[in-house]
Amino acid sequence: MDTTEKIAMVKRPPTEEVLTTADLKTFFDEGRHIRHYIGFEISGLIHLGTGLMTGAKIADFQKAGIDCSVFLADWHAWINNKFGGDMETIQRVAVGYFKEGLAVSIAAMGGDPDKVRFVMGSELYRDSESYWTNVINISKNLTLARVRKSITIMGRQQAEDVNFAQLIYPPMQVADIFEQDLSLVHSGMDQRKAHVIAREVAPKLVREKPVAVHHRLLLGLNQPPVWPVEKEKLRELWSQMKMSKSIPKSAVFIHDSPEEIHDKLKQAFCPAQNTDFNPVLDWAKTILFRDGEAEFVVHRPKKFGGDITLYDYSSLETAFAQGDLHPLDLKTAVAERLVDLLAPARDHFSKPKYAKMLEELKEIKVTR
RNA sequence: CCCGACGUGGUCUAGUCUGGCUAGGGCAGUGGACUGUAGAUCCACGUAUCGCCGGUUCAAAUCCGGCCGUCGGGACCA
Repeated sequence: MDTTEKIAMVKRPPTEEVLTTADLKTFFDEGRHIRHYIGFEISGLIHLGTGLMTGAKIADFQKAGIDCSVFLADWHAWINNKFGGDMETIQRVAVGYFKEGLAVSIAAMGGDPDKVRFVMGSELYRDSESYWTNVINISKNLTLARVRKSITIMGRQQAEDVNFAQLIYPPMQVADIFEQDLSLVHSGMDQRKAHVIAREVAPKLVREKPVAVHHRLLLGLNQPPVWPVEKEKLRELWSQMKMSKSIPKSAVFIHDSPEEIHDKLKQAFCPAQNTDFNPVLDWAKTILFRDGEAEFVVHRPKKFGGDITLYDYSSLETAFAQGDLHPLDLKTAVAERLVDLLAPARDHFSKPKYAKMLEELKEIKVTR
């Protein structure tokens, strides 16, 4: 695979942006060993936005010869009060449910989880003086205002009251990157503030800027809080429109049963003929038509036109916009495809050992 | 440490001064009706140790005392 093809692989949907393509090209041209990471707070159930979007990109990165890793951010989860701020629970879930869930998600999207390094935050920090030196050096190059603005990476509103530990979180996230000598940092668009800080601060600490790749966020299935969506305020609104595990009906989880998947999609917000911010259409585009093309079969009763098959996203969108495809038929078809796609995750978590992990997790009180 | 404001269902909040019907409302949520989906609309419904402890009283969210917490201000600054 040549540089052009590798870059195309990195940029393949659902990638939303690469900071910057020029830097990435340099890495490939120099034939460098590229160390990647994507980090997660350990919290509740893994939904499609976490599992499938991550899996899709890791699969692509591996094809481009990139060395991938998943960072299990136990300290960050602790700071951000996940699982009631109970570190023991966080760490148990991290090496249990969370690691399993991500591995099976990566596999479901065509990646090889056995070649992904899983790194625990606490292991990285243990006995590492350089880590905390990095935290301080990074902090010395940030203002309080800048850190406060970046607080949205924790899923917190900027105005929301935060405790002092939470202000240490963003510099730590940047230090995670430096400590592991990463050259390609990856996340959803919601984490871009941290990566932009990493890129800005890196030269000041005489380090190379890491390339940042951000994939798009999946819409939640619920109606956006502001409808119709004001496009001028899109940046701020995204955090309220994205899939959220704390709004159960906005999300499908990787191990949901076929019945749950169908039920959640049936209840999804899906205004007829409307193609903007329509979550069902968004999921079809982002998950099922990744490259714009797929074989998408819509089963429907004869009185509504009978079965049809669509082969690219634009014709799907056109059919929906013109009212040739009813929302309910679209929902059912998307649900059917998701049921198939998630089969490996569902099967994995039906095995007694992993089913138990999932059950235990559901019983633990999840705090936001 | 001192002064002040505040602490009511998931959330925002009315009620506290002038104690007293089943603590009211908005939003969110749930169920139903209507649409071949959802939403919108209409109908119905649930949920509160009124921050904690004690006191006064026939009766306390309401009055009194103490404590805890949040926010703001002040003091301390050899």
